[in-house]
Amino acid sequence: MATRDGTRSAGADTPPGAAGSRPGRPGGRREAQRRERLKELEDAALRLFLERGLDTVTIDDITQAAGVAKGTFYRYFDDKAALVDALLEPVRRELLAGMEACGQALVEARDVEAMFDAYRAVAAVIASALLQYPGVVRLYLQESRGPAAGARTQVVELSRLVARHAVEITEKAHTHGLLRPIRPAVSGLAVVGAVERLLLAVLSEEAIGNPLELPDALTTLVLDGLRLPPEGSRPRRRKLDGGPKRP
Amino acid sequence: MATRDGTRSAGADTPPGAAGSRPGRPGGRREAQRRERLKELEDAALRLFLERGLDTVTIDDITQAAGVAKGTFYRYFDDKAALVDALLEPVRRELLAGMEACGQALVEARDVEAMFDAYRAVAAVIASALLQYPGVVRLYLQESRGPAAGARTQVVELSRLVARHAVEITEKAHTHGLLRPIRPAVSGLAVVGAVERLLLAVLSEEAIGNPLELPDALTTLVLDGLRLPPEGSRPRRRKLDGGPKRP
DNA sequence: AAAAAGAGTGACCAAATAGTCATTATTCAC
DNA sequence: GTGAATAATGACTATTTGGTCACTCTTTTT
Repeated sequence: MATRDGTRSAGADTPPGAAGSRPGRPGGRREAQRRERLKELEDAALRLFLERGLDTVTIDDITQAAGVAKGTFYRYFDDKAALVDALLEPVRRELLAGMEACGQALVEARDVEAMFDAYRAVAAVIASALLQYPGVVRLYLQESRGPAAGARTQVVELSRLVARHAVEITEKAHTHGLLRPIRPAVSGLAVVGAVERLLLAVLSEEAIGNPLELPDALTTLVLDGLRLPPEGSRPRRRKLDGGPKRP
Repeated sequence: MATRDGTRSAGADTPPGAAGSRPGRPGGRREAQRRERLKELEDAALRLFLERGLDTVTIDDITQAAGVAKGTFYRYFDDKAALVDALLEPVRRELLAGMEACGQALVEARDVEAMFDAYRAVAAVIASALLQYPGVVRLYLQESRGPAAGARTQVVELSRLVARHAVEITEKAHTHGLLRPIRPAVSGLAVVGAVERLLLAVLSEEAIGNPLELPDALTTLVLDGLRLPPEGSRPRRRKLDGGPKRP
């Protein structure tokens, strides 16, 4: 791996028309290249994290995979934990915003349909995060249950936030008397567990059928359970409209 | 990684005659001390694994915590993966046996009550494993979602077995037409996810109320869902008896 | 064009790590 | 008790790792 003649093997692609171009305005070249390096580092790291786990991936692995020198890493991140935190950031923001919105909607909900809508809104947020940052979501799913130490701290922290919000949301639904008398700490966590397990299956490409059917199936499961109701005991639940297709 | 003798996961797997010599006398001093060392090593390792994660715990850490020299470790295990495998062994055996029994019971089930009983039997198996090996179960929960590499391989493998059995069990329940038309791969995994998340909460001492109420709550959740049924639309489900069982 | 500022590099270091093995201690069979 | 068999030890080697820094290269400013 040592290139002693100074030429870089996998060098960062030289931008076209590099030499002698005019010094741009602030926010020009420097900024662009910086973002590019950052993305290279993050992408390489994420890929390695998913392949081999947070703890076993070294800084050397990351920089080598990203095609930069080791010192460069420390120009962008304090350490591995900081990189993980940066990776997590957009997903965390989106997720928390979505869950808070859901809590708010639930506070105002007065009937089952409104409750339904709130859950569906959260599902949409999750789906959005999934589509935008599938790798990060998978990283969260893979690492969130380990001990909160080192690089994993932030992932576990996010997991705790998710759990707390889920319980709060369930509590709010409870205050409307819409749910069975089960402790929100129990039912909320159960739902989180079910959702996370299914997400992991989708992202790990376990055979699970059409992912687009998941929200519908999950909603049925959560709200109405697994058992087939006795014939005609209750009107058939209306078909859920198209699912997460909303742009 | 050189294994001089061909023994695979040495140590726990083969208490008698590990190194191809004559079996130690059962009940002899050697045997007793061997078991004691083994337990010291496993206990220390498990504690460290739970505190800091599989990957970050070193052999030095383990031997130091167990109060033995480093070389001793390699007399009992080929490497860290073998130790994890040994830790997992009893839980894996109990779990698989329980799930297979449940599958069998479900094949023969002809009504909801029998199905109920099958689920309850699995719950009993899980509870038993929980009481006997809480640390190992927690290790499983913490590590089972990471990449299947190195010391984590066996944990992930067990997780896959659990998932497969859960789906199979759900498929069998389906053949009786007892369940809503949701793909077993979906509903089975959802139940596994819910159960595992609740177990983690209990073992991590998250505030979740009385653990003894869990099976009841979980069964209600799984079978009947979260939504409160409209008044009088269906007879109130009988209280689940957690302890006393009908002969 | 030249200087200043910023970014990238990789050799280097000290600490840690998996696994080995000659030596010492303990237990067993007699 | 005695010698053989087995177990335990921990110093040792090989390699790896996180992090630094003097230096070079690139971009921006003057």
